[in-house]
Amino acid sequence: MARWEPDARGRLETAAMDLFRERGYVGTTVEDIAARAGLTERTFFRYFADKREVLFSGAKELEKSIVLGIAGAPDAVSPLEAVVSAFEAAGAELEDRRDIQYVRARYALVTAHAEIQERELIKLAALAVAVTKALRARGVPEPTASVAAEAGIAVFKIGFERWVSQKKPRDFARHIRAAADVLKAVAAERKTTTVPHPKKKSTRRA
Amino acid sequence: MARWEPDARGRLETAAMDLFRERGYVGTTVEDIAARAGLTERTFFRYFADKREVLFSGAKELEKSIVLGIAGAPDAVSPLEAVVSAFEAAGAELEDRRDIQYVRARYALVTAHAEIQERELIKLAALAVAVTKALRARGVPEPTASVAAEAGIAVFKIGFERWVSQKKPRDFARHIRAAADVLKAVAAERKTTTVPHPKKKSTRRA
DNA sequence: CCTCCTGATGTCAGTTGCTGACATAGAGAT
DNA sequence: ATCTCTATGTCAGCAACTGACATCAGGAGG
Repeated sequence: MARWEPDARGRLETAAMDLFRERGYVGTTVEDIAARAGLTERTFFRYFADKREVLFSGAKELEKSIVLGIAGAPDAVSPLEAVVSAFEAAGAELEDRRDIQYVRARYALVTAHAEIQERELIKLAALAVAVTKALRARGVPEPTASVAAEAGIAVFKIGFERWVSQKKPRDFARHIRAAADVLKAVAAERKTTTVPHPKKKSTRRA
Repeated sequence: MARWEPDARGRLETAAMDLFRERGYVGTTVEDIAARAGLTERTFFRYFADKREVLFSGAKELEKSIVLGIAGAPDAVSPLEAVVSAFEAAGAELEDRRDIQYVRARYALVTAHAEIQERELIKLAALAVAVTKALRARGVPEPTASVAAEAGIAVFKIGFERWVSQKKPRDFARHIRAAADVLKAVAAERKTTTVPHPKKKSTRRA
């Protein structure tokens, strides 16, 4: 017989999300969360570095999945393609495993509270570092690896936003792919699509 | 005769930087900063939303400069080119106005402390939003505007990092341009290739 | 069976970031 | 002379977070 109820971490996570939905993020204290999970505030901080961190349990898995996806891409695939493909796969995974209502609620929290968004952004930055390392392991040199990683993150951000903002989110991979195509177009074009007669010389900014 | 010493905000900013250098970020309390500036903690929080914010006085100006740069770019210039050019110009401005020692010390703080880095990242995200709006004002449609903005930010991040990591930082604009070129290569290529490191004589010159 | 040790949890006191409410006082306006 | 305005001070208080130490069921080894 276990001495304590199992899965304290998981209990804290669900208690937190439930309370955030009921009373909002600011209206919920860490003590509240711990109490609902049948624990104390001190124990909460043994599992999570701070109040926000309780919302980011999936970050580690996501990173692993993406790093594996990049490592497993065929050799002939370009860096950006490898990154985008890994994001597609990881996104589809998330789409299957997570309840869309949960993803929506969490996304609402992130957009509504700057402090949570800050944490989200630093997680993405850490993901960029991991992606860079995965690319370097494929033999991609710097600064190509960093640029491909950051560009990939940008694609992921925009793809995710547009996916989650749909009435009925689906086809995560399609949104990623679409954002990647836009990136390619944006990086390729030298001028605006409608350019009848070049009047000014394109004096490069000095 | 002024009732109070002038420029309370500026005094708080310099007091903060000085103390961060002397005792480190965590070793400095807001009360310390206020005391050195001849003020009280409460007054500090009237000027800055929180302790970190005292390090981000330049963000507003940077954003303005970049938005103006984008708005002022010739019509024929592509979205990404407009963004990159604006970053080049703003970077050169910063290079002129700010002491390199200050930039270095601040950069060290950002990289050393996750909480400060979080703030930096959310400022960049806000900048991306502003850039997106500036592009939309040029008639660039979504999602092209968002993608160009995020890609531009990525270029700026990497360009800045490489610039500030030099023994003697100079030619900010060249680093931005180099990162942008890498991005174009990365977005264009179908297979792995090696992109040469930015050298003095880069690909383009005006 | 006894003992010791381990590890998850609790208790408690303390610091710091940050906020709301209210007070103060000099400079300028009427 | 009084009035107002506004930057600042004072004070009380909450919530996030930390360090130090206590507890106690259960497993390991004798």
